Amino acid sequence: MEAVPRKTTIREVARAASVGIGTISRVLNSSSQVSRETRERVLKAIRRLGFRPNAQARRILKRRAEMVCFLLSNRDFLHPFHARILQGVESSASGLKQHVLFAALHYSPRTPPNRIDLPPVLQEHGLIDGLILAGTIYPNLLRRIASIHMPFVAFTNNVVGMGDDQQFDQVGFDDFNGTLHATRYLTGNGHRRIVFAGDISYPWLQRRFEGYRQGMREKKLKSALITAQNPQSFVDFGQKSAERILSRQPRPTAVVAGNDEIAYGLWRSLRRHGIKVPDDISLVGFDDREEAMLMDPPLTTVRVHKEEIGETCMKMLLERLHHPQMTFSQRILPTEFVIRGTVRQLLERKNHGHTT
Amino acid sequence: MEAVPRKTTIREVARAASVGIGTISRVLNSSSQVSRETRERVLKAIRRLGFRPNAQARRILKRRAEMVCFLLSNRDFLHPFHARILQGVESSASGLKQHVLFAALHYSPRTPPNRIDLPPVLQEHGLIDGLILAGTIYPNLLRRIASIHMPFVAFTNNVVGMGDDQQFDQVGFDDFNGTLHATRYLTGNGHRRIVFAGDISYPWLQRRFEGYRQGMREKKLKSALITAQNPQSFVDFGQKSAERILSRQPRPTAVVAGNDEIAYGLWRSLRRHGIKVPDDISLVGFDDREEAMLMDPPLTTVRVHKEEIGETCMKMLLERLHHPQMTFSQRILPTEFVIRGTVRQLLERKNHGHTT
DNA sequence: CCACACCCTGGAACTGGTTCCACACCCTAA
DNA sequence: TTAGGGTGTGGAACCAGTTCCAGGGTGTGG
Repeated sequence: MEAVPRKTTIREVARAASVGIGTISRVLNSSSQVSRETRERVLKAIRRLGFRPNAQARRILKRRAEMVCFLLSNRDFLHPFHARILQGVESSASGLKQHVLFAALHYSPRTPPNRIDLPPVLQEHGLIDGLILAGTIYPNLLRRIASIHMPFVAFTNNVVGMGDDQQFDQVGFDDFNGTLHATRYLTGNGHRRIVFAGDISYPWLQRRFEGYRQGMREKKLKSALITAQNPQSFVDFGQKSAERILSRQPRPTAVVAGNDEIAYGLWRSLRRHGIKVPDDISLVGFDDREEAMLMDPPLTTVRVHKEEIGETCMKMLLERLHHPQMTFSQRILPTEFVIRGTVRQLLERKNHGHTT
Repeated sequence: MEAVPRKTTIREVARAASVGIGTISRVLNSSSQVSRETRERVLKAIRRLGFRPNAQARRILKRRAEMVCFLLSNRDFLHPFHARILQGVESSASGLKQHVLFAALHYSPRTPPNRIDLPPVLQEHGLIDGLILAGTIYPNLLRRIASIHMPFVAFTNNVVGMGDDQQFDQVGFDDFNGTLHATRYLTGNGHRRIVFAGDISYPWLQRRFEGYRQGMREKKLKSALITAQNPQSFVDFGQKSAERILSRQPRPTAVVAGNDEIAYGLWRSLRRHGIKVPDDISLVGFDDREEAMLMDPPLTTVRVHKEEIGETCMKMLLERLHHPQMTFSQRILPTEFVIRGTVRQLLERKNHGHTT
C-alpha cells in the first residue's frame, strides 16, 4: 500500500499563525475564549494552508464517532420500502451532524446469538455510536446486539417472534388502524361482503388482519381470510388468491389486500379473468409503494410515511445516546388513507370524511 | 452530553496477559512474529476483558479510514436503480474490508463549484478515503470534488454536459449497444417500421437513440424519433407519445422505448386505446427495473447489471487509493438483452441467437 | 501600591492504537 | 569460544487532535 501524503496539522497552522496549538483548537471549536483578532489570524492561516481537521483524532478524545450504522437484515436487495427509510435516516442525520454508515447482514433466525457473524463495523469499537436496525429482525439478533452493548433503535414492523416485553427502543407504524380505517371506508361506501387477502403467519399481516376484523365487527359483518398455496412471492400470493375470491358465493364486492404487492397480483389476475376493478370488485392495498400510483386505475391504499420512520429512528437513537439510562420507548406512527381509483361507491356516502 | 464509559485498552490487556503493548498489537494484526503460546495467552485476556480495538486510534496512524462514501446527488428519494448500485457497493466493500458511508447532496448545475455546499463528510479529512459518485453529475460538482483532492469514481451514465476529455475514473454501462442489440432483435424478427420513444436531451437517452439508429441503418431502415410535449415524468412521456405513434401512417409495428418507465407509460396508454402488446405493437424497454417483470405480458427489455456497477465502482476506487498515480480509466459494462413477452415474431426467425 | 479577578494564550499531557528499535535468547557454524 | 543470524518481546515515540493548568497582561477596588 502506497504512502499517503501527509496533511496539514494544527501544529503547522499554529506555527503559521504564530499562536499555540491550544488556540487553534479553540478556534475550530468556536470556543468564545479567543480574541477577535487572534481568531481572524488563525482563520486566515487555516484558509491559506487549506487545513481540514482530522476527524479521527478528534473522535478518539471525544469518545464519540458522530456516526450511526443503518443495518439492513436479510434483504437480498435494498427494498424500495427500506430505501426510503434509509433516505429518512440520512436526511435527519445530516441535520443532526451525524454520519450514516450503511451495512447489510444475512442471518438465520435459528443461529444461536453468539454465532451470528456481525458486520465489521460492529466488531471494532469507536467506529459508530449506535445502530438503526431495519429489515427482518428475529430475537437472536436482538440478543446478539445486546451482547456487545451497542445502543440501538429498531424499526419493528418486521420484528418476528417477540413477546410484548421488548426492552429496546422501537419505531413502527400502525398496521391495525391502517386496515381498520380502510375497512371502515369500504363499509362506509356500502360494501358488505369484504374479504382480507394475506398470509397472516407474518406478524405484520396478522396485525393488519386484526384491524380489518375490527372494522367488520363494528358493522356486525362476517370477516373472511383468503390465503394462497405455496406462493412464490406476494404478487404470486395475490394472483393465486384471486381465484379463491372469485369462487366464493356470493362473490365479495371488495378486497382488503395485506399489502400493495398482493393487491397488484390480485388486480392483474382479476383483469385476466375479465373482472374489472373497481366496477366489479373494489380493492384496497397497504404500504403505498411507488407502483401503486402506476396501476390502472391507481390503487387506493394505506400510505406509510417511510421517510418519517427513518427520521424518527434517527432522533430516538440520538436521544438514547445522550441519555443512556432513559427508559425504553416505543413510537407508533400513524398511517394515512389515500383514496385513488380502486374503490367503487355502492351507495350514497353519508359524509364519511377522509381523516389521516 | 453525558460521559461515555471508558473502554478497555491494549495497555490493560497487556497488563492482564503480562506482555508488552507491542505484542498485543502484533496479535491483533496477526503478524507472524508472535509465539503460539504468547498469542493464546493474549487472546484469552482479550476474551476475558471483552476487549474490542478502537477503530479511530488505528486509523489515525494508518492514515486510512477504510471507509468510502457513496454520494447520491440530486435524487429526491433513493431511486430503485441507485439502491441496487448501493447494494453492489456494500457487498463488494464488505469483502474488501471497507465501510460504506451513505450521503446525499442536492445542488444546481449552475452553482459555481466553490459554492457547492458539500456534505459534512467531505469537510473534515480522514473520515473517508474516497468517494463513489452516483445520481446526476454535472461538471461543477466534479470540479468541486477535485478542489478538495478527494479520490473518486463516478457512475457516469448520468453525467451531463461533459466532453470526452473526462479526467477521472468512471464506470458505466453500454447504452449504445443495448439498444443496438434490441433493434437488431426486432429487425431479426421481421419488424421494419420501428420507432424510438425518448427525450434525447438526456445524454443517456441520446446514446440509446444512436444505438437504435445504428441498428436501423444496418438494415437500411428509416429511423424515427417520437417525443412528447411537457411530460410530467417518464411514464407520462410514454403515455403521451403513444398517441403520436398511433397516428403515424403506416403504423409502426414496434417501439424501442428509451427506458422501462417510458415503455410502461406506452403500454398503459396503448392498452387504453385497445391496442394489444405484442399482438398489435411490439415493445422493448431499457434498464430492467423490477416492474418490468410485473407488466402483463412481462416486458422484453435491456437489463443493466446494477449490482455489478456498484461492485466495479468499489473495486476501481480501491485500486485508485492504492495507486494514486495510475492513469484514469473508464469501464463500460455490457448490458444483457432479456426476452420476455412484448415482442411479436413477424416472420420465421433465422437463427438470431440470444447473446449477452 | 497591592491584591485579586478575569480574559487570553501557550503548551504539556493525554487519547489508544502502530511502528520501530533495542535487546534477550537460542541455535548453528567457524 | 566466539561470531552471526533468526526469532520473539518490551516499550518509547509517534499520530493529530483536545483538555487543562499555569502564567502573563489588564482592569478594578481597597
